[in-house]
Amino acid sequence: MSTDGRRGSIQSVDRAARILKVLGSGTSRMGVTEIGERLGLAKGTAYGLLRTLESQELVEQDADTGKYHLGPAMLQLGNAFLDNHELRGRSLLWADSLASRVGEAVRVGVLHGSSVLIVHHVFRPDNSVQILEVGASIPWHACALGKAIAAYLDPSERADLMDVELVALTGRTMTDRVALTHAVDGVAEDGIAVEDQEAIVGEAEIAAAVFDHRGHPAGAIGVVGPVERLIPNGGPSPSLVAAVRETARGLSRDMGAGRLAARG
Amino acid sequence: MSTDGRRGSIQSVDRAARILKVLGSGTSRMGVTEIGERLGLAKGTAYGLLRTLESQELVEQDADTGKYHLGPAMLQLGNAFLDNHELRGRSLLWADSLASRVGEAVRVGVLHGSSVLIVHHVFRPDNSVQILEVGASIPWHACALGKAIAAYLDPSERADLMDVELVALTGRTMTDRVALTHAVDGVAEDGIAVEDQEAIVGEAEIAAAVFDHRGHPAGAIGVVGPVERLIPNGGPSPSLVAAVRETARGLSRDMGAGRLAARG
DNA sequence: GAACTCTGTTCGGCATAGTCGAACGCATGC
DNA sequence: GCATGCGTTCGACTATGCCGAACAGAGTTC
Repeated sequence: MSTDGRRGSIQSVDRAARILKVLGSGTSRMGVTEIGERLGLAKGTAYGLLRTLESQELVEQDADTGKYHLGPAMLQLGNAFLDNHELRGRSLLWADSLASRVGEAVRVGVLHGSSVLIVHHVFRPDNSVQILEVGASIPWHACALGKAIAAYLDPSERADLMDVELVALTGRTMTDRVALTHAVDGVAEDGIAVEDQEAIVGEAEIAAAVFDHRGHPAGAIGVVGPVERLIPNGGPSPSLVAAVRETARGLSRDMGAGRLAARG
Repeated sequence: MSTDGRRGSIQSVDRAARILKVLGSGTSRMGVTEIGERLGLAKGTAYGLLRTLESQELVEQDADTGKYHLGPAMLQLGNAFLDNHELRGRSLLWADSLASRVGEAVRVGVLHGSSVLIVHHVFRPDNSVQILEVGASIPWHACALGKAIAAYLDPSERADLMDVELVALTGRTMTDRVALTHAVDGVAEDGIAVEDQEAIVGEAEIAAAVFDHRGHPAGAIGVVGPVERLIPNGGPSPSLVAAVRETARGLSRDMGAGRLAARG
């Protein structure tokens, strides 16, 4: 047996999943040969896997070029994930009311690998054009949602997060592990995470963790918008902080969290 | 080899894909036993497949109940599908301009199985609350998008569509195969499909097919909104019809379609 | 236009990798 | 405290999926 995958994983299924992820990461379509090479598979093997995925419409083949890309069933399943997602479902009303209370966009995210996956997004309540971010991934260290979640993880899980490469998205992204650890520790103290132009220049975020009934962080909810409104005088706007904190607390209660949640 | 799946399909991968779809279709989470029964698998087999999918975060297991549901990687892949989707990418600008021209919501969809999968959705340009429909599936016979696409399919593909059970979503849904065939034939003549409260009471849709560079229907684009505005006097509003027709034509040209597209 | 080099695809033989079914530990409910 | 359901583990058998080499095209290049 080869060394990849975890103990007891079914080889062919594991490989099929890897193919899907490779097809999802690469921005354009890929051929059998390229996929095989990238995963260390014989061409014939990769072909068989692709054919199977294609018959399920998880993957589609370009009629002319013969190259492959993700299929429509993938979108349907992604949508089904959202429909069944407990945090998302419970956050719909809370996010709406937070957005209209503060007049800014609201995002809800969960940890996925070393990134935060946006599972809900409410537009800023004005008429500006905004792009929907549901489904997008943001490196955990470059957003307030990520730091809010990281602050309440088990030490081992947190160590895993610290081990990843801390890519810089802007000049202000925190790439120093010591400084980042300090920042996360600070979040654990007052329950609020702040991000100041660490992902996009000119944009800031204020977020707080949401807990499930076991007291574990199920995700986070936060407000995003222009720095000058979120962090007016060098520090986060107190009214926004209060609104985010109250919303996160209410949402946690909805999720079944007791009063044990580690923040005041 | 067992009888399920297509010739040459890899058994375990095929079964894994089926598990994902079962988890996606059922509204709530499911256990190993239930999944095994529904697919005719031994419990141990289903368990192995689930463990593998879990290690890839395609499925998640509830910490307390032990039941399974779709995982976050699914959402990420669904989003990746959208990013790579040619029709969606090219339709973004066209859909925006159509929406602001007619003042109604716009949808873009592709055929997936016997349903239309919404790949893009522009809200009606007013301040009302609207839910995003990207990722949703609508039975092809109950929406204008579906009829628009069906009109230009190969006879065999169209026959497949006609073979499915024509479920009634409202009292006006077309469930009679003869009438539906007539309606689709009519679409092929003037290039415009109309749906009048066949999916949701009070809502109507006007749509036209979009063609790729081979002249095949790649999908459809259409306007949705209240019947009284879309179909004011028993027939579809001429100005809306013109706007939809022009948009679909322009979008088809973007996709590389020649002037051969079968409609005037 | 022929040789060359890429594709994606097919095929058969070998042994590995996956399936099955029975048994386990643990809840929950009578 | 028995009974029944769950998710999980394990080992044996053999069906199953893997590999590598050969195939058929489409573009290139000289």
